[in-house]
Amino acid sequence: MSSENIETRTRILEATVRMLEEHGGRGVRMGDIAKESEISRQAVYLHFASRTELLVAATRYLDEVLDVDRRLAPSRAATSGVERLALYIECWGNYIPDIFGVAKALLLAQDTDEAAAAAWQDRMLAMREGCRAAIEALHADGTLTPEWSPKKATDALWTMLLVPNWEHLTIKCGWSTKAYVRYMKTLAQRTFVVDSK
Amino acid sequence: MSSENIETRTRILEATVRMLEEHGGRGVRMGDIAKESEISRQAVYLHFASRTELLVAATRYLDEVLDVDRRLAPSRAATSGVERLALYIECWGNYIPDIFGVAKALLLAQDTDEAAAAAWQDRMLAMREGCRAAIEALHADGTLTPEWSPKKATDALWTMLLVPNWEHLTIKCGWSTKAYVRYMKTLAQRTFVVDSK
DNA sequence: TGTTAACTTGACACTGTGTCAATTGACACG
DNA sequence: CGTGTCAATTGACACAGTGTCAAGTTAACA
Repeated sequence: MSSENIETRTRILEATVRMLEEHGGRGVRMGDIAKESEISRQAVYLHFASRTELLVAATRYLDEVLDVDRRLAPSRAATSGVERLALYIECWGNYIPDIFGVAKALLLAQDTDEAAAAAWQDRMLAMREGCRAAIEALHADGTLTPEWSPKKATDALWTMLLVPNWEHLTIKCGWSTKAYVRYMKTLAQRTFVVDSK
Repeated sequence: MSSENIETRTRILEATVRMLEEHGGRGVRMGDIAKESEISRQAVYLHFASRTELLVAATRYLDEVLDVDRRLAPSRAATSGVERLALYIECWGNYIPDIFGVAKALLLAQDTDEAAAAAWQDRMLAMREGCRAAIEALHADGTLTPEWSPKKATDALWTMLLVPNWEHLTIKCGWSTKAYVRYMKTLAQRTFVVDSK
């Protein structure tokens, strides 16, 4: 194990991410994370003031490791609205499985913790921005279905792509990530794009 | 107040529904419900073994009061798949606001309580059945888009119509219930129905 | 040798759920 | 009139998990 020399803070973050992924974001307590990090429960509080703060830090840590910006590049480079939409859904759909554990934990923490709700809201607004850009690109191309205003279309796409829907389709309905991406693309195209017979 | 003579059990259920609606299903404790029912906290446990059991009973009570079957009748009487789909979305979309408080509380209880998860799952399976019937009707008419198998289409429609999505669109995005119904119909028709130019 | 920072240990406060036991008051039955 | 029973009350308590606090340990560094 190379974990001996890593800074404690990082070791906690890694343990957190690992355990949350393992348990689908449920039932992971501060004590469990401490044990996994091989320190005392109180030592965790020396680095993170609260469970929520730790979860938020874990999210940021994961974003860094997974290099979100690189993943989003193809979508941003798209030359048409239709392409941009498809690539955005592809990127996001392949990203969710990687962050699901931490996302779920943060999602659950929302119920009791104001700060967790704010942190998640923040992330989701960033995601909405991607949806808005895709819809805006369609709109600019003149390929956005006339029934939808850009604002309403953005809201609808945003909602469709929310993490709990991914969870429902993959975990409850048994879809593969590949199927999720494929069918979400179909749905979005048929719904928002003109002429996609 | 006519509440003096009503049976305690019913008084508890009414208080529960009232408080949950008022508070959007969050932060309502057994003690609060007891106070609202004008009895002691322990007396609530004389009628319901646990918070979850009370929530489930409140759901059933509400279903009875709201007469779900009557509401669903128009959809069941539809003569085409397209009509059935539209009427189902209409019925469901107008139903959610009435049950939201209780639904949300049950949804939140899922995280910690196995039984709550099962109860909610049950309700959602009933809802899925409505989705399946609508999609099946399209399929029978030959108007289901060829990209979708009936099973996949059912899963997708089911997911779209989940309560948290309604919450997101109305509460977070500020849509009215009318807009929700209208745009969900649009989305479903464009996605699942052939020839809906 | 002394200081400092990181960490440990153990105790405890807090919240909300659920349990338990003793008690009260009302009503009905013989 | 007494007795049983039923619904409800009161108050104490167990339990989990988070977060706090204080005192003590360890190791590096100067």
